[in-house]
Amino acid sequence: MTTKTNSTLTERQEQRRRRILQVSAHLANRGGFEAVHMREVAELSGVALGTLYRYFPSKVHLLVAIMQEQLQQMHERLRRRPPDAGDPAAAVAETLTRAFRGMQREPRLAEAMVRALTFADRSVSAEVDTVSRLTTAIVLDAMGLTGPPTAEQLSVVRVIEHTWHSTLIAWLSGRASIAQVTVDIETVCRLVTPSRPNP
Amino acid sequence: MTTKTNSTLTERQEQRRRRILQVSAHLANRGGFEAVHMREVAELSGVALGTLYRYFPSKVHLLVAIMQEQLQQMHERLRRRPPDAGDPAAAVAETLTRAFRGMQREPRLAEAMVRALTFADRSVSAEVDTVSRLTTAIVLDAMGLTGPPTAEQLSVVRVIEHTWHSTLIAWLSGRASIAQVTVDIETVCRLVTPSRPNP
DNA sequence: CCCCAGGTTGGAACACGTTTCAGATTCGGG
DNA sequence: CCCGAATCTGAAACGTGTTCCAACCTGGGG
Repeated sequence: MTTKTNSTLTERQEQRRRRILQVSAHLANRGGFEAVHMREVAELSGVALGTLYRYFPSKVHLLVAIMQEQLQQMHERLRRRPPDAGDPAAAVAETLTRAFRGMQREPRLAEAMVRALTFADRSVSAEVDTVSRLTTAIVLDAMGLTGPPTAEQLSVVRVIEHTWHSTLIAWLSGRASIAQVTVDIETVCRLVTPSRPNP
Repeated sequence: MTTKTNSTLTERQEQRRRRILQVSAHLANRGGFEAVHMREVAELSGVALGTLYRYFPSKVHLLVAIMQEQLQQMHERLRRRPPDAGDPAAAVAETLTRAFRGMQREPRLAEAMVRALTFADRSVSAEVDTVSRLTTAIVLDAMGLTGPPTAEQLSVVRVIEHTWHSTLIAWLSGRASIAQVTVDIETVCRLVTPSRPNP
């Protein structure tokens, strides 16, 4: 046996994958999480249902993969044009606020991705972890760290991420206003300023 | 017609409701969110499926109602025996850590409730709001506020709540350790200490 | 050129949340 | 005790995510 069980996808496979993601994002964009029907995704992607499930073992996997893509694009965008704020806290806040504005443009897509992310169970933990690492990288970038982050800083970033996801959920399900989201982001970002009075 | 369309439940109805919640909590406790099957809940509660849906319009409603109950109990418990920490931040942290220990005792039930809470869509927003208010009340209590909270304080409490839910999700789906959860709770609780150096 | 391992297809089937409905039961006022 | 309205029951049926499978296709090794 030669390299047949290769993790590299053939050209057609790569195209299939891309088409699936594209179609799914389109459906998510109109109608959100519940409007993404696996049968419809398969059909519009020109792929059998079984094949769809071979590429993405569940609807949640699929939507998390979309979020992964979006985050990668955003990461690049931010690298190209980083926030210009002065202190790290403001920079992180501006980064997240910018991301939030992006979501306001496509709220249903955002809802689909975030719902999938927080609804994901153990079987998706690897993919969710990837998303988490990407988000962490973005925030750390915004903080303009020099050298590896401390444990304290990692915890702070995690807290920021938690707040980010959860406040988005509240906003997307109509329980929080845009203003509230913005304020909460700024509030939590204050944590990055290491101004704790050590008694 | 006299007051028949009354929001007061009759005795039997109250019992039914209680029975349903009890059975659901039991099922959630073994197996978590996905192990709560509406048909089984109905059967074990001695109630027709249609009736179950009259009491709780969806599985998410049902599980959120359970969380509501648990929070009420916890609130009373905390009133009876408040945390003894010195400063507000430590008190909030201890309160949440105590709640976390409770969840470690019944992780699957916790998973069911928290998953339902974060997966809830607009149709459950009223109930989720109630849960949110309860949580807010608990945290504000722990802070030992004198007088009504400021907008700033409310935002802080919201951020704490966000972190609380989201870190729980991460723990329950195996992506965060107990230590991480604890550290993150303490980190976010530091926000309640208004020690920001105003430059 | 042939062959085979693995991928793809079409479609049926299953699981579970949710809806629906006609008939039986319960409730509270008269 | 009787009545009408609301509620409950039992069961079927629907929608959608997920699984399964037999037949077909593809791509690379011999």
